Amino acid sequence: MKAEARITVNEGKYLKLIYRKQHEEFSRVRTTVVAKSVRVRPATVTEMLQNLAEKGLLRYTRYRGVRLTEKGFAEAQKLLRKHRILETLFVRFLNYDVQKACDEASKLDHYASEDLVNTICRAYGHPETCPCNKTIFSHEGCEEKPLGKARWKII
Amino acid sequence: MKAEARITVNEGKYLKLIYRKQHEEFSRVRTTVVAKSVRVRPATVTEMLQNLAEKGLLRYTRYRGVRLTEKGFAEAQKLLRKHRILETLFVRFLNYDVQKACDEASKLDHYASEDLVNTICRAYGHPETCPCNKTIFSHEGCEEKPLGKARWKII
DNA sequence: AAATTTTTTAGGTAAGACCTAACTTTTCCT
DNA sequence: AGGAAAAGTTAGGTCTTACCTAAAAAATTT
Repeated sequence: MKAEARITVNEGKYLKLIYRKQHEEFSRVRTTVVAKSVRVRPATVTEMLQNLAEKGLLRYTRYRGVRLTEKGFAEAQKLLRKHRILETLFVRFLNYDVQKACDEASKLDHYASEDLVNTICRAYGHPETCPCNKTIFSHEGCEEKPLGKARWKII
Repeated sequence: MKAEARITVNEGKYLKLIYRKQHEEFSRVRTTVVAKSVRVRPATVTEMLQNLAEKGLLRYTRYRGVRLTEKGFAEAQKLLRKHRILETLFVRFLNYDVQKACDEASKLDHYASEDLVNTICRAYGHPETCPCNKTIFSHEGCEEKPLGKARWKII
């Protein structure tokens, strides 16, 4: 468990995937399946799982599977929250369709600051689900607070 | 000149910097100055300039300086356009102050698709300058087109 | 023209993401 | 149960990006 250190985009990609599979689809996270979905060889997935384990983001038992730790769970939720709030923005503000919104959000979520995401979240009154109906986790420090003027203004 | 190939975030950072210095501040692009502003050793800057030259984004004469090619010029404008439109969104929609908007835009501009940026551009009626008054270059394919419903709706 | 400053070259390092081939476990069938 | 097939892992690479230091070479200053 290599202590803190920032998470890379790629690590984030795996965390989101694992979270969805495990906590939203209640299915087992299989190396081969992940490999297919990330378009990478199984060996690469194994490597990444070990790496995530070293960083304390999940527990990994070889041949048996994987389970997010508190920290990994939190990190995944943080990312998915960003992702889903961005989706919300793109659909509501720009009229993007769900698929496009999701694609775009995938490109940006990792890089968007929490502050940005929280501000958007507030602007939309703390939505509970994203445009595709997945839940948007709530987050401390994202309540109250003044809103952007856009709220009262016809753009 | 190594043909196409995608530009990395970092390459983009240099292009934006060079563009601003050369075409907006009309000052010479000096290795040492760039090094300071990017917080890197001069040798690293030289290396990057050579690299950008190989990719055909600028012409580089050692000890003498650098000049963007058509391609590099276009690339820089593309990025700055993204940057400035994102700033516009953050200031107008979220009420961000200019500095914060700029910081956030810096993190995202490289990753935002042109489509996204154009859609935002349209939503704000093709603004000509960003919140800090720098010009937002216009872009083919970013005119007309239907707008997001946000335009007619009080959010 | 010397001294100083700036820039470049040469020769590294390190992290991230990948891969193939061979090996080990687990799972599935008969 | 027991062996074949499938799934997962290890070992030992490669490649790209982005850095760095020290020494050498040009350009500037004085």
